[in-house]
Amino acid sequence: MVEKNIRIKDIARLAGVSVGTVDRVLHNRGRVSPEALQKVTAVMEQIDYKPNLLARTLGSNKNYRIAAILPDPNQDPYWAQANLGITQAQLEWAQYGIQVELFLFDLLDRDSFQKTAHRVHLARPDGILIAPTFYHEALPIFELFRETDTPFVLFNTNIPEAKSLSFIGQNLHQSGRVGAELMNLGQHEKGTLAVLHIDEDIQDSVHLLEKERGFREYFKEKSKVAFDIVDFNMNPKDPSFEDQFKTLLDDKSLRGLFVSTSKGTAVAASIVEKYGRQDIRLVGYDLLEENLRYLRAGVIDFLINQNPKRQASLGISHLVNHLMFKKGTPATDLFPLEVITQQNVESYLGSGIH
Amino acid sequence: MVEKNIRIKDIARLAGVSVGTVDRVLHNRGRVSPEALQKVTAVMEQIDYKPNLLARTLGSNKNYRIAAILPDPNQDPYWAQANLGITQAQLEWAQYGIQVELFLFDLLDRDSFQKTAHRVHLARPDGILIAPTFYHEALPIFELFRETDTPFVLFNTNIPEAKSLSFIGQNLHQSGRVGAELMNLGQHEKGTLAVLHIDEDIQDSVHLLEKERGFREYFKEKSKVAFDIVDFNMNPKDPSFEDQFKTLLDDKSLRGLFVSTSKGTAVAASIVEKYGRQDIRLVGYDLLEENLRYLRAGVIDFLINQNPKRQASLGISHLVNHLMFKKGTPATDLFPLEVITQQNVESYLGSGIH
DNA sequence: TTGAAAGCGCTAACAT
DNA sequence: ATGTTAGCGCTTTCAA
Repeated sequence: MVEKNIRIKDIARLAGVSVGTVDRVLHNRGRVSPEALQKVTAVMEQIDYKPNLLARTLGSNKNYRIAAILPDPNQDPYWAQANLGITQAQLEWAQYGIQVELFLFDLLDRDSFQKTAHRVHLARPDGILIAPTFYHEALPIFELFRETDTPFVLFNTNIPEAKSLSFIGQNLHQSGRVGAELMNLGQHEKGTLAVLHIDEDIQDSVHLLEKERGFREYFKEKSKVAFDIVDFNMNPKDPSFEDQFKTLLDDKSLRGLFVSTSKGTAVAASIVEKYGRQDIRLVGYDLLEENLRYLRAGVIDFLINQNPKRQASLGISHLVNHLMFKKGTPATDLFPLEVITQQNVESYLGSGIH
Repeated sequence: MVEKNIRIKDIARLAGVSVGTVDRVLHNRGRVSPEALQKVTAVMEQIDYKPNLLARTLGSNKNYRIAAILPDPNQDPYWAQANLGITQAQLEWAQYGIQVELFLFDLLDRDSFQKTAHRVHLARPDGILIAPTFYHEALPIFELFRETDTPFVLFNTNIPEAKSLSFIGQNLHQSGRVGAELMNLGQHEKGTLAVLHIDEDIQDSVHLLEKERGFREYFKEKSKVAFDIVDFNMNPKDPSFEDQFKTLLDDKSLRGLFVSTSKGTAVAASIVEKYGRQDIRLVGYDLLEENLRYLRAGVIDFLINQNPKRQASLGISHLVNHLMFKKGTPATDLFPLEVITQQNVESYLGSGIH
């Protein structure tokens, strides 16, 4: 009736060898004769052995150190959320002997990124979670990690050439398309749509452009109304920033704003509110405290949730699965492009995943 | 540096008693002298003991049987998805000695619900996951479960009086509000909106009415355009069903349809397509195969995802946490009200959670 | 009422 | 190359 799970001991008995030998075969640790190997594999093919991961973890009794490399949470609420995910993972795994160490770099300083990564390399962790926001600086870093055979997981920004253990994040091109769809919905008068990249350092932001491409592609393909799509790179620290923005808002044909960054979304909302242009549609990113306020007030119409917190905590989980449970992890874990509105936002905040 | 986790053995040493005694205190199994109790609790207050759940589970070496009660998956694709969640949970937990048994009842037959629940009661499982779709019949069943002290978890339909271990599902009233919001978005001409309850047995569907209430409430509060909101209970098996529907679609002032069930969404979409009224907005429920086709084709505009699969698998997880890991579970686990569109649907399907 | 000890399934060190 | 064995932290039985 209740078929007991097969244990290593059972395999050993069936194959006529000892548990030690079975274990060596299972993890190909070598030092096993061809005959023994053959006998064990023969048995393994017959039965469906599923190791008890609890016992495996308990038995191996190892401690792992995982390094998490990300921008300073104090510089940006987006990264503050990612940091929360790390903290959560820290707590979750601490009791199983997993130690998560945080390595922060300056969001605006590529040099600091490099230095931090080097520090991590010297610390020789067993696994690495990294947000590789600087493309060019990241490539040689990956080389370094590979030299020491340290598994690393990318999150937030994908760099396929990295050959990382896995990537966790979203499809940015599609994200732009979702933004466009939300922008387009129910628009019936032609006019201007603006894509705003509001960031203090736009230089290397290929990922923002990826969103813009998706956004434009959607309108090329789908929209029945002829929109004029313009884009701006804006630096909120720039003294002329608000004037620039005001000029944009003065255009009576302006129908909507698509802001590609989470922090930028709040900035844009504040100005839109200030100049009373709440009739235009505002689509932006992420459940930052400030964004929530504007969403509830009706200034922001839609937020696309990138879920940095879950990205980070799942990144750690993937590393744990790999290191501790010796479980396979998916090469890419693409998160759903969650659409947040005034009416469903509370259900997201309350759902515990966030 | 790396502070080791505190173990029972450590507590025992600090309190000057044996591990057996500590264990008895921890799980108040009794048979411990006031002095011993006092010594142990004193230590416990000083330190932050977090039991190693892996070891706990491995050590206790128990097998648990969990019964899952839900409507026959063959009758409705929605329940087929819930069933997938059960299957997934079965596989996930099998290796840890958790056995999940399926008990199906006829979706349209309250008697069958009762009989099935009684069978479960006689089988004396260690835990129960149940979709209590029939309110009145469910109440005495809960009484039965409570008699044998069997923990049970509700999913899909909430019955607060049940005093269940927990409920997993969505806030239906808010779900209706989300539906209304999506319906309202960008509508600029006044007209008629129809709420459709398409079901073979509407009698007991308080939960559908809850959605309708939310829907109406939203429009009362928010909408600037004056809409006429009408509602219909329709049975697709009824010979006059299509005619009724056609009459509805012939109304040129019809602006949108809000369908409260997942299966009904596909039915409605097929008729809307057939009579070429794709200009009206269609908001429905769930990522059923058929619904996906209509969403991709642009007939359905929005789907609200109830995620039956994850509801079911999480329900099992909660029971496992309770029985095996002795972990607390949240009294209610309200899922986010996910908004699915043509542009983000693939990201949901690919994300592995679904 | 208490403590000692065996055992859960697996790992890894240690003889052989 | 192979088998034996002592743990991992916790539960649970059993003798005292």
